Amino acid sequence: MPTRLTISTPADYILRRDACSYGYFLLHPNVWNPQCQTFTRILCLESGPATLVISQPLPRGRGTPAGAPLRVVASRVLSRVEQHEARLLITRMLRLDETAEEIADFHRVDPRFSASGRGRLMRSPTLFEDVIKTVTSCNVTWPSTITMNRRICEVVGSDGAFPTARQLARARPATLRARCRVGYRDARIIELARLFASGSVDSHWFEDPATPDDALLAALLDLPGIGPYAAANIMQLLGRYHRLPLDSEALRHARNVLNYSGTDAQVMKMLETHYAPSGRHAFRSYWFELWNFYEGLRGPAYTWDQATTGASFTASKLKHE
DNA sequence: GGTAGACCTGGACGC
DNA sequence: GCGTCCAGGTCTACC
Repeated sequence: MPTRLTISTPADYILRRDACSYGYFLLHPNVWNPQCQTFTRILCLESGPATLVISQPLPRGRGTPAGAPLRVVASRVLSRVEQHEARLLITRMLRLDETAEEIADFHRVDPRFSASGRGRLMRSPTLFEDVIKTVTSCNVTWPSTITMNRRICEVVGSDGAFPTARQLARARPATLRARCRVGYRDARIIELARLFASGSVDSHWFEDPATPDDALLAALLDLPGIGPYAAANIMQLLGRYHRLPLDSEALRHARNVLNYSGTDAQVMKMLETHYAPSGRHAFRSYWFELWNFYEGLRGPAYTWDQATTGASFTASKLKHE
């Protein structure tokens, strides 16, 4: 009998809204099923990979699932240790550790999102996966990021899971380049994996809220393949939302939606000024403004089909929509 | 400190 | 079907 788990959520938590809140929900090995409203994810646990299907059944007599517990059905029996592992990984991935009060604080700063309740951003079960996903999203169009992550899971991971740092550290650059289509990122990805696998990168230090922002930023910029944009993006994935990862998509948003004009440097300064009132929530304000734009074009993210709608976010298309 | 060019892939486009 | 151009962030060399 496969293991079933129940995981409690913050009082405002809605799976379909809060899981489908950041582009990584469309990247392998994450699978959102718009028909069933379930989130499927293969996790590497103590004795091997297991597929977990996560849902949030609507409680009897209630019109909203907000705060209802998550139901998790595993593809096999999980040991006690594995159940604990799965809970920790799911909690990180779905940001169940962010309280309703923290989200309410964001809404006080930026009331535009209080009606929708937006505030949480989905991320990966581990910092390592977040870092690799960020590297595969740099200097490349979104469909290529999708391809890289799918192939990394298929070629290097066990049974389609995202590879562990140890697995990726053992991969050959030529394999990553030829079979995973990561291009020149091959050596950087393997070097990152080696740093995580050897313990040179201490995930606990990066995840620790007590670690100063400046030290965190400097440490991220020291990593191979991590520049200013990637470092700022990883910081928001670590829950530090005051810094904006400004890329070409941010510039497109500024020019097309906010009607800003000027050089790239000028427009970036205008964006910083625009979101400055949100202070430590600046990234949330930026991101959900952008996400609203996407949902205005494609409908609610929880209705997106991964292979079609989810792959349609290219700059050239968005520019003309 | 600022800037130019290389890095690699995939899609768009013209022929 | 083929060749060319372009988008995308990081890194290095150079001024």
